[in-house]
Amino acid sequence: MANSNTFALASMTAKLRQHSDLAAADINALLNLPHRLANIDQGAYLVRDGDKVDSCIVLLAGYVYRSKVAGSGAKQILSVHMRGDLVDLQNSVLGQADHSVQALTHASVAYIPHQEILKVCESFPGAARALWRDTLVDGSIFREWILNVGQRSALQRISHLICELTLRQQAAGICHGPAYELPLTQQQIGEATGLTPVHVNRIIQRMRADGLITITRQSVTVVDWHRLRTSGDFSRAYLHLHTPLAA
Amino acid sequence: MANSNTFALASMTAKLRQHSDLAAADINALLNLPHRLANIDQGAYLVRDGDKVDSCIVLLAGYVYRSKVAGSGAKQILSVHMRGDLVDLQNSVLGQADHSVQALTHASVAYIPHQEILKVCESFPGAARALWRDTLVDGSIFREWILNVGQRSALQRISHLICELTLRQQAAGICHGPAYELPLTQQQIGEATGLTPVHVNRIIQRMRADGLITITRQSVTVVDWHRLRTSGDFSRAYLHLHTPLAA
DNA sequence: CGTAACTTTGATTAGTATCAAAAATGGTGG
DNA sequence: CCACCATTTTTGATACTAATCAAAGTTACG
Repeated sequence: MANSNTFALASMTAKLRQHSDLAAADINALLNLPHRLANIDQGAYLVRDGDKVDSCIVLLAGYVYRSKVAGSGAKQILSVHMRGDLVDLQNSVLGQADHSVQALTHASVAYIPHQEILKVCESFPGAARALWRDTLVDGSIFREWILNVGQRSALQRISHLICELTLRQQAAGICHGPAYELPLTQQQIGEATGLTPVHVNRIIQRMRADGLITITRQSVTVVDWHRLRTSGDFSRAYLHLHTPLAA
Repeated sequence: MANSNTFALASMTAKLRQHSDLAAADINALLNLPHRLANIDQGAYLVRDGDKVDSCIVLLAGYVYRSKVAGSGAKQILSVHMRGDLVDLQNSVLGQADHSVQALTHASVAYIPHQEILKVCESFPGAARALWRDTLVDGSIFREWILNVGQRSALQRISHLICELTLRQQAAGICHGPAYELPLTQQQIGEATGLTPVHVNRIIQRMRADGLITITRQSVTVVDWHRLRTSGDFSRAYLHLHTPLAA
């Protein structure tokens, strides 16, 4: 549990600063949170639904996703996470996981004991506030996803998903241009949008033909951001980003 | 902003104790939060998507719901709230509302300034922890709703919604038996589950015929809880209730 | 180079939406 | 108390989106 690297958590503080103002002391306290580093294989579970959890996960590299499984066996992806994201405050504070966390790619993470986070929160209200805001933004994204799967057409759902991921990658400084790594299979895009993989495939072909995006197993290029945004009924307010971006 | 009634917020602390342990001092601090009481007409907006918000709402009587509207005009209900619920920590902490809050029935609410909540959180870590847990449980319910609209059939979605509301009403002590007030039109049930009102009507008729529930404009009776639970693929873990209940 | 995973295509079906209108319900004013 | 109006529920007919089933290509990887 030694702090092998003081800067390991830098991407987390950068992320928090997307939506919260942090004083130097707050940042320092967060950067010095004790943590344990780990490498995770692609596809491996970091948390399983129902697990007792007492530490939360900061994603340092790679991609992970959260999901729940219905009684029928159908899997629903709830969120996709990238470098800097605090993935599991929920499960760790509530003690019992109500969903699973799984590695989308090979990933590198830091485990921070829940107790240590509470300690920092008591001494650094600014940090506490930022963490709270982070969970609230998380909630805002969930609400938008309910709207997405509940009310939008297949084309809108997929476009919306890609818009969100594009913007979040840009805000996280992972990419700047219109092309970026997106390691989602069409099956997984379907699990995130409530569609079957066959149907996702057909919609994606239409999106390519319409000149909205180019997409492969590993990456996306947004060909026409403005039309993609329209096609996905996308509006960035729900991401609560301070950062002014192209969109 | 005087404390006209020290016990106005009692239903809120009762709700928090469903999922968090609170010391007497914490409870006291929460009960004494300054607030302003108001009566809200049925259908009126308490918050509109995009509003600047600086106080949060505690629901003292009646029902309210949160919703978002897609570009097409389709409305998605995100959650339904009952007596004791802290409805709007999200919007007030983030400052800008990312969804609307609307009265389902005539309702009575208390507005608590966000600043006052932060003050209590600084002095009473137990209270802070309970409020944080409350927003986390809120998030857990959103995740379940994503699964519900994303992966379940129409029958499962409606059954699941009714199971959730039944259990939450029982936990809040609003009802004890299988019958309770449920002031949702079929239109609104559709907006909560991502279905059209016509289809909701047909499914509800099937549910009645199958002996799962009886339901009118104003109330529901759960005729066969066990089969309703099965039919809705319902499992209560995501509500994170301490209270042991019939279910 | 062989194999598993993923994408693509085709044919068919199922579930839900849409459109339209009739019945029932509930509240309101005369 | 009744007639009227708006809202909600119910019914019917039809269209369409997306699911399902099956299999052939394609890609990536050991």
